Amino acid sequence: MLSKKTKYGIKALAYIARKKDKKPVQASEISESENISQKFLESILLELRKSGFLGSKKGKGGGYYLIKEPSEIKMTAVIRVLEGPIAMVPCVSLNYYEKCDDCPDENACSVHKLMIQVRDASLNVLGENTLADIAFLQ
Amino acid sequence: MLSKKTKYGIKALAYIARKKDKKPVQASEISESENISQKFLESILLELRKSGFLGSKKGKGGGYYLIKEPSEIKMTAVIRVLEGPIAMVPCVSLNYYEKCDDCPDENACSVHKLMIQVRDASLNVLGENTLADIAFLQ
DNA sequence: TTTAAAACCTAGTAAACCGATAGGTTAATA
DNA sequence: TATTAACCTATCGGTTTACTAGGTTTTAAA
Repeated sequence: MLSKKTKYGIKALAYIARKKDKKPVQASEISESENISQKFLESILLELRKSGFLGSKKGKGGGYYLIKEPSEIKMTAVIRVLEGPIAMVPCVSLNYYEKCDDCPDENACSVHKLMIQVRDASLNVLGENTLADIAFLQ
Repeated sequence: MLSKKTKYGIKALAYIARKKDKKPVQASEISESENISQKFLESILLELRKSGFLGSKKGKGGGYYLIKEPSEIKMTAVIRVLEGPIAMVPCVSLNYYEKCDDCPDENACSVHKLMIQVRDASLNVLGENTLADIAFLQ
């Protein structure tokens, strides 16, 4: 299950991407428009800034803006930062690999092989979709 | 992320499927062989019995056995029973649908559309794989 | 007929995680 | 100088997870 944090983060990015002018967008505006608790959203936007997706400007007229073009932002990258691994099991994760303590041999594990397939299928979808694709839908 | 419960459940089913003879398999045997806490495993096997995947026999020489052929058991069914929804967001779940309280219009939601694609990709993999496919791997 | 084995049942629990909320501080603009 | 908006730290109630404890019931073998 996707956490609300990730869901809100994606929605916020899409909202910012949809703005034509390059002026910074305030957290309060996104919060109202997307029905997200402002304080919670603030912490998410901060995280997106620290991980290099957003830039920010303080003070009056400040806000957040995209650093890269929406078409340059893959959804895999966004989800990995906000949610963590895309894989359903740490032992098949490319970026957050962890060994299972119950499995002596991964290659002999029935779950392992299945979850690799699921991972690749998800990775395929999320890697093909950019922020531009999902922000300007239809 | 897949819960340990689901992971253990799948491993247990695969273990039972691999047994050639139709004799019941004890929880203790699976527990030892697959390095799963026995008491925890017991509760999982019980759930799998109640949901129609396994049958059981009490007393000496008892244990659990598959009710259907491994090739008849789709992994979608197993995961839905043990884990719940396969979708990453309730609003795109086929079997566990729930409306998001922040979304006035699902069709206008950027997350929604993306997650439908992810769901379908996962569903495809998990629907094509049966217990037979994963139990007798390679 | 006793004994052991194994499923079955109920309850509880420590730790982690989630989705916030509170209450500020800092920096920039008008 | 006042206001605005990002930034920071801390906390917190609720839920879920992964077990564990301690039994009861049923069955087969001795």
